Amino acid sequence: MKKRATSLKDVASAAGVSVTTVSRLLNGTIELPLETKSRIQAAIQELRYEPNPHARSLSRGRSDTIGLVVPDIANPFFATLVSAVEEEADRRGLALSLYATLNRPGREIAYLSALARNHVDGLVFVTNHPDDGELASRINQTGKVVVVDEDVPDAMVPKLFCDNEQGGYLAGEHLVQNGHRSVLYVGGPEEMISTRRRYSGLRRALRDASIPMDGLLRYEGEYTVEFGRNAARRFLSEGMPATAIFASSDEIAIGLIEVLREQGASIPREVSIIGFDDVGPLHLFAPSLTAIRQPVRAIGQRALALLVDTNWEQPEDLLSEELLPVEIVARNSVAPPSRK
Amino acid sequence: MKKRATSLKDVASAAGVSVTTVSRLLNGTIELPLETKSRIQAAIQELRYEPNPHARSLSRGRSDTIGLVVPDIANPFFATLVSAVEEEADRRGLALSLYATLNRPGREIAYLSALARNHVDGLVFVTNHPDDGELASRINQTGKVVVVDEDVPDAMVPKLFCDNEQGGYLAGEHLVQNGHRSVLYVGGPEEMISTRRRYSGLRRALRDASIPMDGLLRYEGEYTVEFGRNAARRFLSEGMPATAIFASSDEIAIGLIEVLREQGASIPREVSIIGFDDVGPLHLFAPSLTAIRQPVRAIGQRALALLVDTNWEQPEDLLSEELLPVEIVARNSVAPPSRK
DNA sequence: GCGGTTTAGTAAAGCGGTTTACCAAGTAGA
DNA sequence: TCTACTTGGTAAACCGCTTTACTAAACCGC
Repeated sequence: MKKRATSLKDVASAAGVSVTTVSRLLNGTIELPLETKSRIQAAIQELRYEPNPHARSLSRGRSDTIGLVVPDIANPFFATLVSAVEEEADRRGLALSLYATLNRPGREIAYLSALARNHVDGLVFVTNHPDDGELASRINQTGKVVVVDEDVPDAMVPKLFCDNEQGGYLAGEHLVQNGHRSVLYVGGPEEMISTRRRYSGLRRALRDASIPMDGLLRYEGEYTVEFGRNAARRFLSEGMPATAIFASSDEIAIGLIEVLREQGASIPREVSIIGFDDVGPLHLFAPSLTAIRQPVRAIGQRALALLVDTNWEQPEDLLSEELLPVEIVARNSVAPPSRK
Repeated sequence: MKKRATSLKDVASAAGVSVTTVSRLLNGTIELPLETKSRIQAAIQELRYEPNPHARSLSRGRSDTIGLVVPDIANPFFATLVSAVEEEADRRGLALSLYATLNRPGREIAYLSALARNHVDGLVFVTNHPDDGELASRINQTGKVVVVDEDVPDAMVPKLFCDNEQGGYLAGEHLVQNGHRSVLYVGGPEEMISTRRRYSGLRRALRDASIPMDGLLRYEGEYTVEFGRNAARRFLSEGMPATAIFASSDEIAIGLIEVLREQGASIPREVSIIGFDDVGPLHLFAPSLTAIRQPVRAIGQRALALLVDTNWEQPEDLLSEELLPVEIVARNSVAPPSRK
């Protein structure tokens, strides 16, 4: 007794015209006399007709849906990014399919092959771990993909990042201006371009200030709260070998602060901290957290624009790499060092 | 020169069998001799065949995709919810389509009509504003929908909330135990069931402690940071008429704290604060924020289970309302009042 | 060596749209 | 009045897959 949804055919016969006519009216590819038109519209109303999107997609060969692959939606950075992409997609009349990879590497590839060629018209791809080349090759086979936030080397598609190097530089500069001459960089996996560039920006700032390179330390790990905690423990157990820490993500900063506070290390008196990303209520932290701010919403918006506006036939368009500017938001977690 | 994706037909002719055979092999509805089977599989490999999901959905009448409608993904509470739903969906082999309504009421209805009957197999629906009845009636027409987190009155579908009343009670109890006898409730829109229940839980706690009801104040507004700020300004301009504030969401609490700090009102010395939701790094706030914790991930998981496991033919199953337990996370934003 | 069953498939009808090609009737111009 | 064009449509193929109904051939027991 389950009623099938009403189809074009039902509408057509109710209005006494052919399905072609209804379809074309709906798609605006025909002009009809008012009388016919309103008869059809009445039938649509009456039957509560809604077109079947699958039939439509099949027929047209596109779905007006784009896919978004992110590591983890619960992470505020990605959440904001998702939100921006969704908003922009909606503005352009596109739907959004969401996929979280949750650090299970196989899933990224599964999404690419299962989806990209058919299901969605394009893919915004955000990864957060190193690629052995497999991902890149899949992306290259797949077609309309833009790589965002973190690089997939060798993927020959448009790429969009924030200016990581500049972010590192701004952080370094700010620390130098506050009189720091020894800083610890706590970053993500070395293979990741984001962490490399942030580090190298930081290094450039220190070098510009003629600070000897042995004043620059580095812990390498993951972009997680947990790694931040571990880094803090290591930092403490090594006797606080720097007066400032540049954390390569808010998550890392949060982990650091947690443990540092817990262990009674005072921020910023004993150690200054700068975070990276600046999403979430960092301004309410104790102390409020100075951070490099990524233009997250702009990234999301631009990612969608790239996907839609890129000319995918034009090989040189596919090699673009765009950097969006970052800024520093100075709060109270950085102060001049009180110890050497 | 654009190559069409390879279809079943291509595979079939490459393997020298009919499309039926390939289709049935893929769906496991046929047993084939090893020789034929591997011939087909070789062809699939060779041609990099990927089934077209739209054709499949059209043909089968379902899409193995569920829809999730939330007000705003950038909000950490919803972000976490989305994440939990996505994870559970994936576990069950379902894809997820995401829709953010961004407080534009028409969009909710658009999603319902455009999607629910066809595009997705079911909908997890989260609203955050009052309904004039339209939404409810649409939901009732639509079919497989579960309403989560905030009620849509008159919608006759399974519903899933956290135990808001109990949350209010726990907050009240905690404040009473700390010696407060005047508390301000800052909540969302009065029409929303969540805010009403939280308030009524709070009132019950005060009544249980024999506190006169004129010790209970209430500001009513929205679940936003901005409303939190306004509430704080009003609270200050009214001369801090309570020794504790129960904020009905983290967002509201954040707005409150921002302004209170800015204006030099010390928390918790001059005024204690309790939040609601407890997502995000509230433990790093100054002071760390005491809050009622919603089991957000459990809600997301359970929502999907409800959607999938409900027997939609069984009218009484559709009227279920399930409450998930909340807990209080005591931190440092509540202290005994220092003034009357 | 004949009926019955199993094996190994196939043809064709959908699913619900879009789109191409075409056509009949009316109308305007020459 | 004849031709040509516009108006107002329609029939049918097609998108790629699933599924139902069916069959040809091999096997099997007697």
